Amino acid sequence: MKRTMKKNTGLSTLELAILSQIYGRPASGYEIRKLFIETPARHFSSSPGAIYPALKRLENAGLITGTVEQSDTLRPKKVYQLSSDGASTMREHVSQDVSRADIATKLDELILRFGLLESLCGIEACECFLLDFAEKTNAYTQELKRNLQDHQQSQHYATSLSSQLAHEYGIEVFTKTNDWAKHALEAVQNKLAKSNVPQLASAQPKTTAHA
Amino acid sequence: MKRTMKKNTGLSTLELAILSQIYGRPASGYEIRKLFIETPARHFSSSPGAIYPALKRLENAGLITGTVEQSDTLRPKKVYQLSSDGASTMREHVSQDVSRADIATKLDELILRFGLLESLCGIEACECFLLDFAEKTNAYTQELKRNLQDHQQSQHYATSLSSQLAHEYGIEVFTKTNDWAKHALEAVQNKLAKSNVPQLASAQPKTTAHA
DNA sequence: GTCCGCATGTAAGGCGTTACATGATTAA
DNA sequence: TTAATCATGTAACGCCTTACATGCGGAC
Repeated sequence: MKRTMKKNTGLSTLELAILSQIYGRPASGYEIRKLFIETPARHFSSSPGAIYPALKRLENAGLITGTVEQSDTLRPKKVYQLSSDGASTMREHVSQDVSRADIATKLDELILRFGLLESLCGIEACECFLLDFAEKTNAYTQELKRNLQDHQQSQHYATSLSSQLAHEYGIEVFTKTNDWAKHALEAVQNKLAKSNVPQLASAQPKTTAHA
Repeated sequence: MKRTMKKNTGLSTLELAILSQIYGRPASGYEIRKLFIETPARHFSSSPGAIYPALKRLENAGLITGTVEQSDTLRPKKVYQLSSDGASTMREHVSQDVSRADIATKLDELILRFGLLESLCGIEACECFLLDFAEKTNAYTQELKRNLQDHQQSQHYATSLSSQLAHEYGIEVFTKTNDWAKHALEAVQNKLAKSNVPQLASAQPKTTAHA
């Protein structure tokens, strides 16, 4: 009760990223930094001033546990791994609803969440996520298109070519995102179908089922 | 010399966004907020705790000037417009080189910059930007693809479908970004070509020029 | 023996977030 | 007259940024 005073599941993007790196593969702060420098995860901050405090916060919150390795040698390193508490907090965080606000401003984080969803919550959760995600990205894309048209019509002075192209870029990315979601949904449903009817392949015709 | 101690052209993303809204269209803090709530610029923070301090910083730095309107009435509002200093700072900021780091982590800001480039620096600057941008997005896309392959091969334990799809998403977005850049480059070069040979169409053969 | 990579941190400062505060005007 | 909108702010806090600090181990 003295400190922390955590909100709901308030994980910062960096904290989520750290947890996702640690998930299944314990690592030290330094190793995480390297991942955030050398891999596509470079998207996140690799500065020690961000990572070490974040690790400490996560440890204080009980989401990860650090164990010192090679404490006998002169170069010890602290390896962190996810606690069971951490895993369930992640599950909670990752399976939040897809909000319109997140679509508009935190697409990256949503994708990061989706990447973890299967291992944390199972493939069914992925289907739910994608159904929701596809619907909302589509709606947002339409909104952007409408907006562009309105903008062009109402504008008395001509918009520059470059600003128009920039605007189009936004629409194209969301369109692409929606395409991806539909494709991903197919892939997920495929996998679901296979795992649901594995051995009963030709034995149990569906039409007769329980009618 | 007393305060500010500005760095090079250190404009935060929010500050750039504010300047770009004010550019050519003076506005009050409240109006800017509305734009950041209701238009695609919602991407940026609309909280008064972010915008009003940012406006103050920009005014202190001399990049914008605020004039109080309707000071006689009981509901005055302070309308800001770009100063000439502000315009040249923006020009500087917007025409920075496209760095690999920005490609990887600040795509949005690069696109925002591009949107302003033509009105601030002319269409030639847009061509330079896009040449650079297309090359670097292409290189980065290749890097991501290689990375995905390495990842898949080295992985002894199977990656989940969802994490694989998430990874693919990243690649697809960058591929799309690169496509957009190529298309935008064409559009820009088209416009350049047209503006370079307008009236001298068949009249002035270039070969004879000043030799 | 010097430089680079490993490994972990701290300190100051900046900026955005959330939440609160204030008061006028207009529409119900 | 109550609520919503206009309009501008402040305060506390959190987290990231930049920069600095420290010290071991291996390679050349």
